[in-house]
Formats: sequence, C-alpha cells, structure tokens
Amino acid sequence: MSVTQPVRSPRRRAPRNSLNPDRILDAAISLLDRSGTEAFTMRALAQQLGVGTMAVYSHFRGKDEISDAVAQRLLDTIELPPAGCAEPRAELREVCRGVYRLFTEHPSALQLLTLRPVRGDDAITVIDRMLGLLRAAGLPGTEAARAHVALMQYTVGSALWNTRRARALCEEGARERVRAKLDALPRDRYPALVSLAPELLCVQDNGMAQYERGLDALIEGLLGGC
Amino acid sequence: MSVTQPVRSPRRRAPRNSLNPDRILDAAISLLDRSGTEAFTMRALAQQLGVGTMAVYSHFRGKDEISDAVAQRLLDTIELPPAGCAEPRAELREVCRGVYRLFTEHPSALQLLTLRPVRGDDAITVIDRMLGLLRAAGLPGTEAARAHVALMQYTVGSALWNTRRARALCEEGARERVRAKLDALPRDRYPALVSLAPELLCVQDNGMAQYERGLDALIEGLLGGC
DNA sequence: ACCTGAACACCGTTCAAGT
DNA sequence: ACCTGAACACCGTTCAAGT
Repeated sequence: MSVTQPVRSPRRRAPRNSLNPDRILDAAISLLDRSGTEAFTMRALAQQLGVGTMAVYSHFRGKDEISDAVAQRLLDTIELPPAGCAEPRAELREVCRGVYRLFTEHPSALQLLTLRPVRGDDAITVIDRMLGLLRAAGLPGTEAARAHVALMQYTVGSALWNTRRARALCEEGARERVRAKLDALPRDRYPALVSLAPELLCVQDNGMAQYERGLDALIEGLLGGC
Repeated sequence: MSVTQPVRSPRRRAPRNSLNPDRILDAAISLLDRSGTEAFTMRALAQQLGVGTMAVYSHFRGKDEISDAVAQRLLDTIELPPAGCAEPRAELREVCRGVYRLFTEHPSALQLLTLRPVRGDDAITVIDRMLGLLRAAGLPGTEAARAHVALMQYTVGSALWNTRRARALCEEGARERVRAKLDALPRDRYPALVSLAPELLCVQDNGMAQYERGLDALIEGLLGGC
C-alpha cells in the first residue's frame, strides 16, 4: 500500500496577516445569516475563513467576544431616515421600521441578543434619535423614556415573533399541520379561536404590514392627543 | 496500594419505575429556573434526578422533546382571571398580565421558545380568551386577530427585554459601568439621550409597571373609540 | 421494560510549538 | 506577532449490555 496524499483540504499555512477582526466579523455575520446560531461554531467560522480554528483566537478573546462585536456591528448598521425628513410622528415611525428591518434581515442578531447579556449592545444613535423625536412630538421627559422603551419592546417582540414563525414554516408540511390542528379544535370550547383561525393565519403571514399596524396603534396610544 | 471504593456518588441503581415524564419535567423546569438554559444539560438533569444520564432517554426521545414538553407545560400554567370578571378591556389587560408574569417568572421558558421553533407551543386557551375579549370589546374579526398578535408580540418583547436587563445587572459592577458610559457620552452628539439618562434607567428598573403603561397605550390604540 | 456505562462525534478553549 | 495541531473537558446521543 502506498502512502497517498490527504484528499480533504490540504490547506496551506495561511499567509501572515491575511486575517483581521473585520474579516472575521464579516464571515461570522454571513455564517449566522446563512445557517443560524446553531451552526455558528468556531470551527465552522475558521473553515469559512480558510484558516485553522485557533487562528481566530489571535484576534478575539473567544466566541463571546465575537458575538458581542457582531451584535454591536449590526446594531450600528440600522438604517435611519434623514433627520427632519417629516413631522416627528412619521419620522419616529421610520426609525422604528429601521430597527425592525434590521432584526428581520438578521434573525440571528436577535437570537444573539436574547441568548446572553451582551456587553455594550446599545444602539446609542437610535436611542437618542427616538428620544428626541418623542420629545419633539410633545412628550415630557419621563413619558418620552417610557415610550421609547415600549416601542423597542414591541419592535423586538414583533421581529422575534415573525422570525420564529418563519423558521417554523420552513419545516416540511408545517403549514398543513397547523391547519389540521386548528380544524380539529372543538368549536364549543374555543369558539373565538376556531372562527378566527383563517384571519389569524393570514395576519401572521404578513409580518411587516402587521408590525406597522401595531406600531401605529402603539404610537397613537403613547402620544395620544399631543 | 489497596483498592479503595470510589468516593464520588456510589449511586445505587435507581429503583425501577421511580422515573416518569412528570418527574423529569419538574426537574427540568426547576433546573432551568435555577440555572438557566446554559446549565440545562442532559447530564445535569439526570444528576438532579439521581439517575444515570441515559435513563431519561427511556421517557423522552431526546433533549428537544423535553424542551418542547417544558414549554408546553409552562404555557398551560398561565394564570387567567375568571371569565367575565370585569369589562372586556380590563379583563383583556389581566390576561396579558398573566402571560407577562409567566414569562418573567420563568425566563428560560422564553429563551426556549426563542431558541428553536417548538412543536405545539400554542397556549390555545389564552389565545381563544384574548380573541373573545377583543371581539367583545367591539373589534371586527380581522382587527381582533391583528390586535391579538400585536398584544402577544408586545408582551413577549417586554418580558424578554426585562429578563435580559435583569441578567445583565447580575454581573459585578454592571450598574456602575452603565452609569459611567452614559456620563461619558458627548452631550452635543446625543442631547436627548444624555439629558434623559436618569429617566431611562429608572423606567427600566420598573419592569411590570413599565409593561402595564405600554400595555394600556397599546390597548388604547388598538381599541380606539370602540 | 427500564436503567446502565462505554463510546462516538461534536463543541469551546488551553497549551506548547512552529514560522 | 500570528498561525498551527494536539489535547482537555465538556456536550447530545447511539449502542450493547445488564436487571
């Protein structure tokens, strides 16, 4: 028997300084967006970078530090409307939509944030912007703070709800199973649910539209007659 | 050298049928509440039950099935107010508060739900109840479905936000670090944030009160003049 | 049938070593 | 300094074996 060369990836030694924090974060985000938090592994990350597993540790203390940096970087990419582009109420709406969009476009960012308290995970610019708009809309200080937190909570909850649903529907025959379950429900025990089942399914298929409806209601309730 | 007995846990063979699904779920919930999802391990679970790791597999297909069952069980323990105890609006509020309370009392339940799509994770009774109340409050079918989803999203988001914050504050000196960071912010770049920093911190220290404020606003916005 | 330990294929990370 | 593979202490789960 002759000695054969290894078939799988006879990876050469990576050239010096080919790796840097930015390249690592790019790869991490792409990996997370493509395959989710479960597949986000130091080994997978290194492989995507074409580098030995331990090479990453020269640039980050460990996986947690990478996760923190990813979260921070994504939060900083939230797209905000130009300042003063509309009346405060409408502009506020746009800011919230920007936050929602980020979280639905990067579902794993949201998961990262929920999994573990993240160091310095504040989207400072966004917070300041929202608070300013709430004050401009006529809310006194404490009320503005309260309203801001409520808006963020609703936004995070909506994004989470929708990505969860999206993931669940990916499974084979999930839609049919839900349908069958709803149809099998005793009408006399759950009258409202059974009669509104189609509406419920339809509403949830329309993530962004549903988010905006609730957002309008929440803003209306928070700002009131201001 | 003499052969010594093993010092650590010379656990006897567990008596037959001492284990059952309910006991396992109890242990799982207590473990999750006490130590969080990170410590929720098949090995830790078995140890808490005083049993070999593989014993659990005689009752559940695997960890995922246990997680599903835990989620289902917790959702079924949501405490609801007696039906017809108040006018629909007030009763609806109570139902939402019940959902919020469950999620803040069992933070890991929320994490379980966000980590993975869970089979049959519907709190059927709660959904039916909320839909019924929304209709009783005067909303037409589609609007009731929309409102229900919005309320759940806000509730989940609030609970998540607060447990996250609670966990973050557990860390040594976390409070001081946040304070310092806010103080170090340039006032001219983030005027609203800097001036409202105290209010922001205060609002977030008051989870349930903040939740109820936002809830009232949301219900107000959703039901409007109904 | 129910419970067991050994073993397997993973994971994050430590360490000593190469360049 | 940056990158490497081997090794360690974990994890969920498969398997063959005990009672």
